[in-house]
Amino acid sequence: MSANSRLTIAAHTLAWMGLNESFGHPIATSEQVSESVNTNPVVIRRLLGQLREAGLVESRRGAGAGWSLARPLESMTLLDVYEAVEPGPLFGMHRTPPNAECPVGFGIQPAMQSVYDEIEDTLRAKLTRTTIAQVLRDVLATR
Amino acid sequence: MSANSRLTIAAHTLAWMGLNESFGHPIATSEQVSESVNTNPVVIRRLLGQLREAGLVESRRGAGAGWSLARPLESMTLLDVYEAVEPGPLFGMHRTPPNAECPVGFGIQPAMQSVYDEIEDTLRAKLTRTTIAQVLRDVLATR
DNA sequence: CTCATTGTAACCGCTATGGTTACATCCATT
DNA sequence: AATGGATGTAACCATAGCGGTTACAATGAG
Repeated sequence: MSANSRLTIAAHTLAWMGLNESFGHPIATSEQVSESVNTNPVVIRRLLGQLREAGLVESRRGAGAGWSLARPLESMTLLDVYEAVEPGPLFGMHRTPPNAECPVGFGIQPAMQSVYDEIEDTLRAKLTRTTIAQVLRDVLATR
Repeated sequence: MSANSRLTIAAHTLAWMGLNESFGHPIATSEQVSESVNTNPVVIRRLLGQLREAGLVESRRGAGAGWSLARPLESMTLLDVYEAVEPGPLFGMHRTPPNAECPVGFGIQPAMQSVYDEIEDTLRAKLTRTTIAQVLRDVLATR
């Protein structure tokens, strides 16, 4: 499917910010996060920008500024993060419309769409049940 | 996520073959299927090749030859098709390993993996519940 | 022998992804 | 007012996946 890593990196970032905050540091820089994620700061800033649009984090410019959580991690579900960073559907339809003269070509898209809709609904239900706070607890329990 | 259309096209192909079979034509050519799907025959052959590896269809070469269903559509679930054409996972991990010196970097992958595993399990459960026979019935009911 | 068909390699254009550089903009501090 | 650390964003790159296309060898029925 050519899966991307954005949900993983976003969860990593938010969990890191939560832990950092619990240490008394409510402000994080993209540089700091990028060191934990092991990537380029610009990648983190792009991603944090999407999270900001979704209202999950806030940012301030200038010296000593950076990023902070907009609400408690207990209230942030993986669905919130997923919707912030993954706009598209899970399964694609035909690139070019199928042959509508053929009964199968005519009816296949609505038939498959209803299957896909149901699957995405259950995916969302699953994602709703895990908060970033829970992810952070699982992360810290790994050691 | 950059979703592909393979599950859709494979379901379309199998449903078409089932309908064709019910008309007394157990053999389909990639050319015929490609006309309903509205694509190139080679695309269909590549896909049918994967379905053959999964034991869902059979093929014969030569003049007048082609592809046939290996078992009844009632016994073919969307999970069978999904596994035949979609090898990879739904969500990706970090491209390069995160910083294991950081508690979050150290624990994030197992934590996320268990979430992803659970999601894929429910996806599979959903896909198991729909057969291609049911898809074909839905398709024909659209008209 | 002929010819329809599979099987497969090779290549193309398009898009997504993530990494990188560069630089304008902002703003706290001095 | 100047400095410097940080965001915000554009631009470019390499890589990979996807689906379309051409080409052609291999097969096997008639």
